[in-house]
Amino acid sequence: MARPSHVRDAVREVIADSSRHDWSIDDLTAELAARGVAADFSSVFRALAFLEAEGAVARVELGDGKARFEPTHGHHEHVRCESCGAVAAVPGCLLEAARPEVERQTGFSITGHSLLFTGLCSECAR
Amino acid sequence: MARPSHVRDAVREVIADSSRHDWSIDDLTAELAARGVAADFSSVFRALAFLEAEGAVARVELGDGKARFEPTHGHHEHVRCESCGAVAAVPGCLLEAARPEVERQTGFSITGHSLLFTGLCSECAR
DNA sequence: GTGGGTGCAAAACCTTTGCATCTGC
DNA sequence: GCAGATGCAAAGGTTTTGCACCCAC
Repeated sequence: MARPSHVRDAVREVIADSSRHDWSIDDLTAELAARGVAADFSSVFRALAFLEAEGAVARVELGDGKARFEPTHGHHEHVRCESCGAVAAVPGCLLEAARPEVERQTGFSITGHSLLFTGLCSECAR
Repeated sequence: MARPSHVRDAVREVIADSSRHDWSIDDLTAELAARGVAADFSSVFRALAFLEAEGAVARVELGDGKARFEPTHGHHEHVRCESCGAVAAVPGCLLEAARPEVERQTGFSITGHSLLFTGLCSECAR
């Protein structure tokens, strides 16, 4: 039964504590190592799957072909620079308000969304 | 120079003609075959890259780990059923209106966006 | 002793790229 | 002959899975 899972605990803590919204599995593995927690890529992967099912973290699509995760409680939208790949947060959530209308139009029961803006960051725009 | 490219032409036609917004490379290859156009996966891939650069088609993220494409002129948002994977369209674009505010908040120059709702389709919700 | 948690390594999946070939021009 | 278009196959990069081992209960 409930046996200690240091990898899972560490992953949960790292994600929850940070304001980062673009943790890749590699990033997490590296961060754990930096904190002195040796964890295998696959263990982090499984921890993430567990936490996602648990609802503590959410998978976000950043369009770079890698799975990325953010804490559920810190949900917000993202902007990604087409040129350098920098990701910034868009405060607030524009979409909750749109949900009822979308449900009416599609007949789906909406449980979430993933929004990604693309553009050029101020550096690259120059 | 401008030499005929039946694969490219066929891909362009298939995507432009259809109202589908979730063409994967495999889907396209199969559809071409059904139309009597033998095309290799990589040829379709290259055709898509060309058309994307040309601006005729756009890559959309549907969160299933596969590259999917839609005609540029038919842009709209999507809803994907978490249970069966069905994808439906959300008419209209809720986000153009939000662009100025997002640009102000982030300093990015916004050029596009990708929005995906997740939920349960009416079938799966039962 | 049992069952879950881990590490290691192999398997799967897609997307990309290289290369040789073929075909209009 | 040249440049662009293709097919085939191999390379890459990530995510998943299988297995054996180990430890808390």
